[in-house]
Amino acid sequence: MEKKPTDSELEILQILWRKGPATVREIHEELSKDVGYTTTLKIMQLMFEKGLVTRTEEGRSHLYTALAQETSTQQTLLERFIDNTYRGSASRLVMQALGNQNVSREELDEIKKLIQSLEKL
Amino acid sequence: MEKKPTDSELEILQILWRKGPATVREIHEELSKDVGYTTTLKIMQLMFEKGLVTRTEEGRSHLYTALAQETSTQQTLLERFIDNTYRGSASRLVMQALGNQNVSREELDEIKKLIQSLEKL
DNA sequence: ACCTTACTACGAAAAAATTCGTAATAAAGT
DNA sequence: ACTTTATTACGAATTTTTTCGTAGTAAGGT
Repeated sequence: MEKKPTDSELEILQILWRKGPATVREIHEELSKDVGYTTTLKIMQLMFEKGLVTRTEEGRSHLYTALAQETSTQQTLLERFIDNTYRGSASRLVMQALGNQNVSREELDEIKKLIQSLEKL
Repeated sequence: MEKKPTDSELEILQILWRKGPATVREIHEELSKDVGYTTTLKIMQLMFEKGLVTRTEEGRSHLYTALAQETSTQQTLLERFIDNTYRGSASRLVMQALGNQNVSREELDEIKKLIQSLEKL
């Protein structure tokens, strides 16, 4: 796996995953952070150099597209997070996530179904 | 909540949580990382200044104890991680964790029980 | 044609995190 | 008593990440 995206890079990837290809301006406006435009630009340029995104010329500006795929990026970060924070125990993570975060009844049902299908293996 | 521990700090906290109070030397040997002793020392000194750990004199050396508690630290990091990586959706995190990580049958049962108790609320 | 605006590129400063060398010191070994 | 060893403290170098200022340029408005 490529290098882990930094926190700022991840914020930008999130937006690209949600909205699809976007310009620096669009990303910048979407970011809640209070930083200058050129900061966002710079980070996206670095992401391009690292291969996290591609870009195409679109008039005078660039249209950026995520290359890092959402699911596989999440997967990588998740493994790392479980190791770093839960000493490698996925079930402890799950228990804590279910216990303390907001998970709707529908989502709980979905999770139950997943568990049942896993138990059939 | 206090400031998020860095990755290196978290590695050290993990060891303190697992083993209880320990000296710099013990922590250093436990770390898989290949860094000099004074690096570990320095990070632990900074953790002391930040209030992540306390320490008592123990002969010529110091015995360090985690102040940041495991569960609440995990909780804070978890919230952040769900926001950063799963756009705030705990259930997507849980689904992915169950699908791809190793979770034993017993753990799955435990999780099922937790879900049932949550659904009773 | 001229002015304003919106963009990129680039370099460099600032901030945060990690790394390690050196010095001082106290304990332990001989 | 002397030497080796293990420790802390401290400062500084290095690396990584984030920040932004400035300059150049092309498009659009007037």
